This record gives sequence, structure tokens and C-alpha cells, in this order.
Amino acid sequence: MQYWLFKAEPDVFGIEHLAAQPKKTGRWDGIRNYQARNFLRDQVAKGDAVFIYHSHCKQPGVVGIAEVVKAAYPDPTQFDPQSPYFDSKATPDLPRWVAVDIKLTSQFKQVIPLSLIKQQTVLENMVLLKQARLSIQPVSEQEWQAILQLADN
DNA sequence: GCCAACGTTGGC
DNA sequence: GCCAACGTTGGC
Repeated sequence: MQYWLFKAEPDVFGIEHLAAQPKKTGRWDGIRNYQARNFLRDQVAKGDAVFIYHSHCKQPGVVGIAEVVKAAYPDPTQFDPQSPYFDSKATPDLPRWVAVDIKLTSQFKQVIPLSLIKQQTVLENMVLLKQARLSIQPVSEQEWQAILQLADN
């Protein structure tokens, strides 16, 4: 089993939206970056554990944990002209982008803020800190445990 | 809202 | 294939 961090903008689709889905399970779609896509398509597997991270908001940080319940499949939004994620170069025969389904398993009482993560020596090599703009990224087991210890519950 | 970092596009 | 122009991300 592998660990991941998925970024979300809470104004668009954040942990609150996921929590409001039936069975707290929803589609993680709209990923339009090749490096993130490759992780999602080739490595993210059913049963993997995911930190949900809120970016572009007042208090950026890790807000909860989800589990991958369905591995990569073609992201339907790429075929939908009404969707902001529509891609005219993608076809059902040659899909370009993928989505996964995740189920919310834990919502932290308090955000684990980026500012706190930055203070941890064990976390200084996190992809989150090294490569700021990657929206799907691997997390090592050591990093996973260190962040869990920062959770207030 | 600003701006640095970095990804993508397209002319040549 | 290079690289300038442009667009997006995301912390602050």
C-alpha cells in the first residue's frame, strides 16, 4: 500500500464536499497536469491512503484522510463540453486524463497547517515543500506517520 | 491582489 | 528542438 497527498481548493471541491457525498465517496477528477496524471494513472491503487490537502485558502494544510476505492479510469469531464475540464483533444478511444474514486475516512478536527509542516525536520524533503505545484504526490511512510502525529485527535 | 515558480504553447 | 510569451498554481 502506498501513501499520497491530493491537493484541493476548498472553494471548488474540498473535504467538505467529499464529506457531503453519498457514503462520503466521490470522484477525484479535473487533474490536468501530466506528472500528476502519471502518478494517478500508473501508481495510485485501490486501498492506498491519501492525505487531503487544502491549497489556495486562508489556512493551507492537511485536513483529513481518504482511501482510494477505485483505481484510475478515464475522467468523464474531459469529454464534456460544458465542463471547465473539457479537453477537445481527448476522445473515448484515446482518453488523456484519468480520475479515481476516494472515500473520506477521517476529517481532522483542526487543519495541520503548512506552516507547522515546514517546521518539522523529518518533513523537510516532502514533495509538498520541494515541488510546490504538484497536485498528486507520493508521501513516504515516515512522512505519513510524522504528519499523523501532528494531528490533534 | 501580488508575484515567484514553473508548465504549456507555438513560431521559427 | 529552442525559447519567448503566456497561463496557472499557490503561498503570502
